[in-house]
Amino acid sequence: MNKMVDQEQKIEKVERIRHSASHVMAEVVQSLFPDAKFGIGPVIDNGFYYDFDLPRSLTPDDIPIIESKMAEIIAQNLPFTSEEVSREEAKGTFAAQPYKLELIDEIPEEQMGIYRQGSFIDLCRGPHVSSTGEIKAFKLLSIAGAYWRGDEKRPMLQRIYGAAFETQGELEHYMEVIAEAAKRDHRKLGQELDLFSFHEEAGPGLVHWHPKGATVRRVIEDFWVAEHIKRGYEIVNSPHIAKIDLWKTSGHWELYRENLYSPMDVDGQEYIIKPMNCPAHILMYKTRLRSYRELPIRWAELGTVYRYERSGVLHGLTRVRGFTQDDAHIFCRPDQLEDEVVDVLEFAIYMMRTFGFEEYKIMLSTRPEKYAGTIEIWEKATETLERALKRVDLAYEVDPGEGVFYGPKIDISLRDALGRTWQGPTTQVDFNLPQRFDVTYVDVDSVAQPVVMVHRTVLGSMERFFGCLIEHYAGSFPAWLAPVQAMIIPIADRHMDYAQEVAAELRADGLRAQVDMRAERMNQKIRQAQLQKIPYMLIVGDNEASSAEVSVRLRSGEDLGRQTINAFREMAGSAISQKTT
RNA sequence: GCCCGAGUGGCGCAAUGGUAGCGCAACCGACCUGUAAUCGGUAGGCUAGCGGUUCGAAUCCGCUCUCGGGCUCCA
Repeated sequence: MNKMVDQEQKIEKVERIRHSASHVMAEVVQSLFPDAKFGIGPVIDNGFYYDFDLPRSLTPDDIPIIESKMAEIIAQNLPFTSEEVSREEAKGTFAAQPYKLELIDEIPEEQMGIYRQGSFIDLCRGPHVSSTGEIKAFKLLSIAGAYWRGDEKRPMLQRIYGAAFETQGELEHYMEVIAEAAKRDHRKLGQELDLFSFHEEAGPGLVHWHPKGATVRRVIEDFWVAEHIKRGYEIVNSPHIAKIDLWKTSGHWELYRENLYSPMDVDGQEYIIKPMNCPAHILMYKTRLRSYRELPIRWAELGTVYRYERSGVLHGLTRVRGFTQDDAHIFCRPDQLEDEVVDVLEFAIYMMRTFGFEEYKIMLSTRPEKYAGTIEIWEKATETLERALKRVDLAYEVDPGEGVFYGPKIDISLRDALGRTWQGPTTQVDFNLPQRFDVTYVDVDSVAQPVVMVHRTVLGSMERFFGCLIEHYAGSFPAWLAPVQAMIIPIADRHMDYAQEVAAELRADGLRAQVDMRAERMNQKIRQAQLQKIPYMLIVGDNEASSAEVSVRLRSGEDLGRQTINAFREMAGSAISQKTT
């Protein structure tokens, strides 16, 4: 209990420090640029930022200059003082600050807070530390453009990001986490481990899966298919292009236009590349009448879709223009919805646990301003989702108004090994498409009823999930996923034949085994296998060749010593089938 | 899309107006080695693309492409 109170006070303290650091930074910027216009300077995770409108662009060279001037102010230990002023007084004080004036106009109360330190005055509700000397550990990280109030129609300001903590040790720890994150960056590991590439010649945001990346993907996909079949799904496939009219019926042409690629002409008809798989599944559903007895129908597809994304938003595997959704559509009756959602949530969590994610954050997004269907139907579905969440006993938060126009949704984000969050599985109820396509089932009384449709993924997309997995495991995939599971390392050329025999035997067992045939020393081969993060290194020399054994080294550096090929097959086989290490 | 920054052999980097270098990888040869880099040699770049300034451009300027940090948006 006391610990919790301490924790809360600590959070408050560190937030004061961060907020104060942003004011000190603003003071420096003001001294450097007397004409600077100030935006906002809030506290964020691990630090702070401040937005400025400046006469010239900041460059990375400005960072150390601003940093050292901040240190001077901190050394002077200037007090932070606050006062309450009226709206009119505030307007007078900030007469030359258009962004502040805009903020003042939006404050509902007539009295507002002003904080000063040194020569800097800011509109601010506080709180701050009592004097600048309390800012013990900070570092400026980067500069970036940011629209005023996040609105791209408004001016672009210059933002400086900084980190700040209570102690130097915490700051250093944070900088280490950043460095560790850089080491795990899936874009870097993707190149080093020969997993995938992008090409200027092919176009941005288009992933090329190399053999090793494709192997990991195939293992995931095989597992995915098997798990779906276990849970009563059927696997389907649908084409990559369709006539534009299909997308007009679905509403995508009207409502999702900015993400669609231009139509192409095929025999005088316009076609577009699919941005989603749902219309295809609906067409298949509608090939005959469906009885209430055959619902729910669960159709899953690893469906590759293409969506136009603005050039500036592309990012490695996590934001691309062509990707494969691990999609499924559940067609069910209203009374089945809750059970179906429960099953989907349990399925999604099972998948996440299998891949080593133990922590998640679950968001329930409710009706946005623009929506299809009626308020009653939305409320009913939202309640159903909440009941399902309670049944699976998962903590969740409500994100009001963040649902898609066609229905409420549950998003699961994952916390990786470094504590960062990734968007993962999603479950969305859809009222729109069944209506637009007239998707029905024949009920007990032989009357056609609208079907309830659920879109869901349990991984998200193959690309994004793979990127997340790479960083989560830092490229050291557990044996069941590793593209090369065992590297056989002959000590001298005369051991090549035996190495090949071992490899053949392991491959016959389904193991992904290779021999390092290069004319290199054993140490070099071990180093390479180590850098490639291969789970098992099997060293073979005279001793092993004469006794049908292998010497097993793990990538942890641990030397397990000699064992028979059969003993190794058993050990590796069990680690792989249990999906451990 | 917008703001800022960057783009040099497969990869990592050097050369800031004066004939483009280094390491790793690759290739060839030698070595035959017991748990994270053996030695020697060879080859490879019209410096992302196009245009301009200059006697002379990797270097300065403009446009385009791609990448990175953000904003906005999303699987």
